Amino acid sequence: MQRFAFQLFGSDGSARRGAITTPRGMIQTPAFMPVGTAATVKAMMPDSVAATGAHILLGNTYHLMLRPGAERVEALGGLHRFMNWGGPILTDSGGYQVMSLADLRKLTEDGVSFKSHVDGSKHMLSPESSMQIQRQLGSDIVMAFDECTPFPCSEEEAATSMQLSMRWALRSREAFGDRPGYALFGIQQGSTFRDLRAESAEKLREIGFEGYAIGGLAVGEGQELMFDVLDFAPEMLPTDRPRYLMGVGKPDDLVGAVKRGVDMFDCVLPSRSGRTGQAFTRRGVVNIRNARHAADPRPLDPDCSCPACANYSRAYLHHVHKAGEIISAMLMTWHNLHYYQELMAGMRLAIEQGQFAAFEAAFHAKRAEGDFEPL
RNA sequence: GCCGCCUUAGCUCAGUAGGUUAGAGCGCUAGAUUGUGGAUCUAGAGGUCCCCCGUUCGAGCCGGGGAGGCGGUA
Repeated sequence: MQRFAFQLFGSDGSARRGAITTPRGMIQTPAFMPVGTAATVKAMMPDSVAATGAHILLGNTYHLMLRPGAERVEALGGLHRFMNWGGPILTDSGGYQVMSLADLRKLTEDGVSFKSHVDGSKHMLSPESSMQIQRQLGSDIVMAFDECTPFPCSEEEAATSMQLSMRWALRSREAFGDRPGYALFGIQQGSTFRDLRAESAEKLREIGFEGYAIGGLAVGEGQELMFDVLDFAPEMLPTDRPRYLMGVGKPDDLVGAVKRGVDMFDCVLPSRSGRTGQAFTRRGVVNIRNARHAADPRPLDPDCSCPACANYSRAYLHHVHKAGEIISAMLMTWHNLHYYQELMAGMRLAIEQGQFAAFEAAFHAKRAEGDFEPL
């Protein structure tokens, strides 16, 4: 069986070009993972997601354990077969969603008990149960169970939270065991504090993981502070393992984070924003619901080859969004995911060619032009 | 013809014994959204309170007349 492996092809400054090998396929890095929370990338067929250039999806432990249940997914052949996605899948551990979505949380050393946001039923997540659920789902890349430290918080609170996550990381490693072909990623915490990030990284390295995530960012601190942390956090993690910045981000976040040595990302923004009318383009954000697009025959992004840009006017996209038509979510999501994947492909090529600085300059220059003037 | 009810924001409607600057929901115009609730949140624009006359210090509210709508009835 093909083992899980990470190969680094080269670098340009701190930016890295590599590939992750899994039994279900390769993931070229830097990579963006579309989010498929409930066993679907909302508004997209799996073939369409693949057509945008995605190599891997993110699935979600919290949502799938509540509905339809990990046992059912397992009984139906695992998450890949269940949702008809043959490529690799990374699953979140559920820790983040428990804090952001569930009711009546109670956090103890053992784990987190909570009530489902779906039906109010009581549940428990611990490092051990999260590992079991992710195994039942059939996840290729399993995330350690952690607590995403809120922002802002004091250094004392950040330390306490980080140290709990590190104890949970060890328990996650022990519960996961050794599963050839599958990977377990540890998650660095420590908020914005350099010494805590270093302590967290050291503990994760002692435990040993197939990959390392940077957690607890993009939680309200702002891009400037996030970049400040990324100036030191990634290099604390092993060079020969993939580095995954969780939950990030906007296009300029991705460029700045790749520049600072991050290899993997996931974010709900391209898909969620697509459903709510916000498009990411080379010229910046376009809100298709704005009245200025109502009669505009031009494409969303003239430099984009996705179905929305190739076949439809802004006026049509505006109309179907305002009318609440399903095709609005389909086209806008497709465009956003396509743009994100082209952005990643562009960064990969730029790193290969040693041209990342030029790529970054061109990226910002195009955005500075701004969107078209209204007709 | 007669009787009753109704007329307040683009729409559907509240409205205090007559008392600063007349409200809501939806819609509209914008903004937010970062390990996803097709969710949610924030802000803004928008009114000849059907018209005229009167009573009153003061009328969306009370009185008279008129216009329009809905229902009943001969």
